[in-house]
Amino acid sequence: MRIVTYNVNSINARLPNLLRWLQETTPDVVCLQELKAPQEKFPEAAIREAGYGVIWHGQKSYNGVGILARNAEPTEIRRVLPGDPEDAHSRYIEATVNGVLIGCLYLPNGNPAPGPKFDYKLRWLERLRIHAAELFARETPVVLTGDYNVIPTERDVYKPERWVDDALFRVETREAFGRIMSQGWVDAVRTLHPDAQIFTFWDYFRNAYQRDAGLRIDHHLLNPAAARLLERAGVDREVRGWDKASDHAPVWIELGGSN
DNA sequence: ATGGCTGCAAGATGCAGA
Repeated sequence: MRIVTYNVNSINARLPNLLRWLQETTPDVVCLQELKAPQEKFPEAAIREAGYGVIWHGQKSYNGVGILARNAEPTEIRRVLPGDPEDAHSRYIEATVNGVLIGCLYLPNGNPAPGPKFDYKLRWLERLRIHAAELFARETPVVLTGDYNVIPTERDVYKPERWVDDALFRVETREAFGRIMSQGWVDAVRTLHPDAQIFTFWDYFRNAYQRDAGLRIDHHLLNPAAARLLERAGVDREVRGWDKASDHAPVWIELGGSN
């Protein structure tokens, strides 16, 4: 079972790329972030014609998340991260697919820091910690995946000293992320590739992709039942080099077992 | 330190992204 997280940076601007990538790699589950489309503007027909069941939570202009399942319908559990009834951003959606619980998240960027946006990011991380604790305890596989907008360590950024004051790499951010990890979650990509330099995002400026000036900010977190099934993990980094590409690349894991 | 690029909602430019 191949599960992928992909920040598409506009589902409609990226639709040709997305369909090509679906056809070439046939993932089983795809978690999308930054749909940048209101609920009614999601290209549902094209996704279904490609062979995928889908649920999504859109929003005008910004944010938006969705879960695709090949030859299956995701069973929705929730479309809001608990803990703040005032939060109107579409940043979380959760479903089960073939017995695996999938949490698809788009964590706030948080820049500029410090400031209200950074405060929102830290509150969101704390809400995620509380919800993650409940998910972690399940005896069935749980994959908490998405665009975390967190650079976990110095090896996950091309030039750490340039990012120390950025909301993605500030000490408060890494510590909040660390509190979630300390529940026992397995960072799938880093666990299988402990020494590799792996990036999942390259910004549009300064030929960042050509220079490989990237960040690793899209992550798959696995609970013990999921970690036991983990077989492979990687990044479809060539997709970042396609014409009209998102600034993120798809990040995938493969779980073994009956699926 | 700044700006470089991209998409959205606009119908010019400002916001947001990371």
